[in-house]
Amino acid sequence: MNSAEGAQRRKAEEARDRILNVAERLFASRGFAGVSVRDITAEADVNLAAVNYYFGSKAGLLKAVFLRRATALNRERMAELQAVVDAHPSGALPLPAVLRALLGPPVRWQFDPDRGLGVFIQFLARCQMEEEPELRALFYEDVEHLRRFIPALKRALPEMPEDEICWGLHFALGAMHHTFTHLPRLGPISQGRCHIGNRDEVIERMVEFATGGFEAARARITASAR
Amino acid sequence: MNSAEGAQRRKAEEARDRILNVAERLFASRGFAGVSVRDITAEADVNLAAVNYYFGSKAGLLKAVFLRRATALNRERMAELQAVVDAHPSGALPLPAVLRALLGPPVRWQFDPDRGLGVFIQFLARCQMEEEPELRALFYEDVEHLRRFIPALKRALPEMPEDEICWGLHFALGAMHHTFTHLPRLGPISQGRCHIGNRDEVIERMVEFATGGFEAARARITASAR
DNA sequence: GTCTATATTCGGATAGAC
DNA sequence: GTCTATCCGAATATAGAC
Repeated sequence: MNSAEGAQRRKAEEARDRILNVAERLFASRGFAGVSVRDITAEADVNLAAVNYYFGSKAGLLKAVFLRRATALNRERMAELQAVVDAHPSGALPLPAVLRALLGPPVRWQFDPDRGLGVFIQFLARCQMEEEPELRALFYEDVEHLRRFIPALKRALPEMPEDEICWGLHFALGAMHHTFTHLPRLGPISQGRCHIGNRDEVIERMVEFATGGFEAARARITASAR
Repeated sequence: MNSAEGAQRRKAEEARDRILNVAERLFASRGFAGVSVRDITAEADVNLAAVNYYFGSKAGLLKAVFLRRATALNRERMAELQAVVDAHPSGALPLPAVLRALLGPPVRWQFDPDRGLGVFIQFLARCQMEEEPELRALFYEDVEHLRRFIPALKRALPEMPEDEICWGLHFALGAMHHTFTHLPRLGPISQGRCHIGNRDEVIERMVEFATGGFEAARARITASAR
């Protein structure tokens, strides 16, 4: 490769990445149908034809945006979860630690100022609602990695049957997703009293809320078993 | 009014309502941008021009769908909340009862088989994300009625500062909205173990989870104040 | 690889007949 | 009130020059 080719490739990669970044942000805030290829190419400062050149189609671009981040997020969650398991080779797992492995990575991404991960969770939350079959399949594969939290939650809450655990998992993810997709609403509701300034504080709030929710269900179950 | 006019008016009202019902359902599942006026008129079995005739524009139709239900839902929540307040004229309010007033009506609507209210909460959750200013204003007014829950929650949790209460309110609404917008995901995650068959059971699950979340925050606060 | 120009479809809205 | 026909802009996608 000579230096001209190198420069060309670097430029191409930059253009491709610019498209991905802009698309991620616009899809996150307006949804797939609410964004046109023209919106994306205009903001990314590339030619209209570039999206089709690099990604084949608008749907192809959406897939690329998803795939670029999904693996890394899942890996981060799994690594945290594994660390919790390793630290407690036997006996019960501490519930907050398990929930921190579930909720921590998305929140940290949301607040990441450097790596440009800040909108991916919003992107995810919006695109998981898309109903086009091809996209559904993509997002449903992603559900599999969430299922790996179930055994861990069972070890944290031995008394709880699996369906109860799944409900709690569902509610916890809901609180998290809602927080990011409806961030603008938090201001008016609290009239400016709630600030999402501190990353770790938000994580701890969510973990605390979800832990409390699980514990309430556990209390009911152990009480009725008595 | 003669009988011919009466028949005509009935027919017109039926057509108008058919449009509202179909639009509510389609907007709920695909979002505003994901549905065309043509989709709606085709499914409602009315002419393409009918939407503009009755509602002026596509955005006007969205507003109409929203306004048709919003007042009634807010009234239901407020009536339940007032009943809790009336039952406890002084002293602390029971937290689960307050949360039931917040979460119960939407869930009951979601499960309503008769009045056709079943998709409005999904519609709400999706449309609250729309960013067109005109629509934002509409949905933001709706936030005001949520703020009326804050004094009640303060009476249920006297130790908690208002920002903590707002976070909890936010998380609780998130768990509820997520449950309805992502219902199809609950199946795969739980591999069929979670059923949303029973209305009151779902309400109690949500109330329990949210109560636990608030109580966890309360416990932290009273502990640190000690 | 990049761009212009364009094919083609689809979208919202409306005019005007009935 | 209802319907047909149509306008016009916007959308995705592609062909072909450079």
